[in-house]
Amino acid sequence: MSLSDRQARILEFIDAYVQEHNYPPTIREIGKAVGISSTSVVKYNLERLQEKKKLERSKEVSRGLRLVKPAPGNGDAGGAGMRLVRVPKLGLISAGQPIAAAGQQDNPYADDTLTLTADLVPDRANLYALRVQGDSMIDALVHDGDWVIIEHRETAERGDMIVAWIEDKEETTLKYYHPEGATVRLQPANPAYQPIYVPAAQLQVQGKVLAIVRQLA
Amino acid sequence: MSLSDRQARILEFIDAYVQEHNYPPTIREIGKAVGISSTSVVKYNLERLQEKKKLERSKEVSRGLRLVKPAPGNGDAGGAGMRLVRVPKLGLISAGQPIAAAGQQDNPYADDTLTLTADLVPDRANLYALRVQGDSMIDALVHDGDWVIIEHRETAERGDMIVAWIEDKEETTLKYYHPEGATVRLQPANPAYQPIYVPAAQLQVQGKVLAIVRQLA
DNA sequence: ATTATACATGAACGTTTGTTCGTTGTCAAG
DNA sequence: CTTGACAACGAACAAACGTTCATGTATAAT
Repeated sequence: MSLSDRQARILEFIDAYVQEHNYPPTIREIGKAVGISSTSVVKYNLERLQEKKKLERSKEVSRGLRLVKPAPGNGDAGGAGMRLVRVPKLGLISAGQPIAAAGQQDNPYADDTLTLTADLVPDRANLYALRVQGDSMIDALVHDGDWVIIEHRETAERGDMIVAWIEDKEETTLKYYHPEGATVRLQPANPAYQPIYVPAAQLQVQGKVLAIVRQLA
Repeated sequence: MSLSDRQARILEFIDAYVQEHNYPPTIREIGKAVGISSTSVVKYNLERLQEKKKLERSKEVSRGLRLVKPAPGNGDAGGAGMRLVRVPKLGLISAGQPIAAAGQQDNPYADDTLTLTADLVPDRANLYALRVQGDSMIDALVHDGDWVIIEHRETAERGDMIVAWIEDKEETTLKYYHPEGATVRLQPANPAYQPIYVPAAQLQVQGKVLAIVRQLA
């Protein structure tokens, strides 16, 4: 009376498919996914699954099926209650220009957002994400294309990694913030690089770096 | 630029229909509900709605349409349906030792997992996360404490960033994979570093790096 | 008047997709 | 050795469903 291996896989597939597309798969799609060559066999198994109250079907309706109780299998499982944080993509960051900061007109990402889990990034206001352009921040161990998650701030605390604008150099940089009297030591994340020293008056804190995300594949 | 009366009703109908059936309506069903006699008019209006980013369609797929999530202000509202991927934390990665790979006994993170959103990492099996220990992988622009998300694999494709075990050196490294005949060129992510060349026989692919996550705060 | 644009119509067409049916192989009961 | 349920196959069919096209309407701009 329990599910055959095939039937379990069918259920799983339907669940995943619906999650991805927002509409159910066809019989043929199910067949291909589960390794059934004949549509009639899929239909046969769907009927068994109906008998077992695992799903419902509308006759002669394409994609007319729904899971009775969406299997919590893999997808968002225990993470059901996981909180999410939506961080707006505000544009690019490269060495030669101040960042747009909070004002966000004309950014190339419209109102696109990066969604992250709350255990990665705190759910505060004033968060935004910038995409790193070029290799100019390699001393911060940041790669071209990385996303930098920033909390907008005008001040920083010792040891924070900050987005700094150095006025006389006209340069944006990511460094660890170490105030030392009237000057500030900016320490690269990469220990192979030397720190730089900037008069506090020349340094403008634009934000605090909360996280960096690199997507390879 | 705003919605015509008809388009608003179409949207409403689709929403209600999905609510009731768990799958989207056909063009003809929409037509009948909104009082449009011709399927092509429905198609026309659906195209307008797509331009206005109100819904998405899969071409030539019956019922292949979904409403674009209504903007969720701030909370997580619309993000509610965001799929999550749970990646098990399998241990540490440092230069001097092969990684535990798929077998995960004795790892210090019990069955702790890293939860990421599905748009960051594909929801495949064989994923795991390793915490980088030490600065030995700085040439990969990876920092001490970073999380590396890996798909377990024994083979790689040209250009993948891989987790490589070099047998004679007894060393684990993260590099871009470039096979060149009988040797393999391993290219660091940091262009300031030189590639290394390893006989293919000495190289063992342990996995493919999918993403890197660095949490600062 | 003329042209352009947005919207609407309905028939025709072609693909997608569910259903039916004749067969086959397996396995346990009679 | 049958018998019959269960599961599966693949071809053929028909209904469901999206797309295309030729043709009309309005309304506003030229």
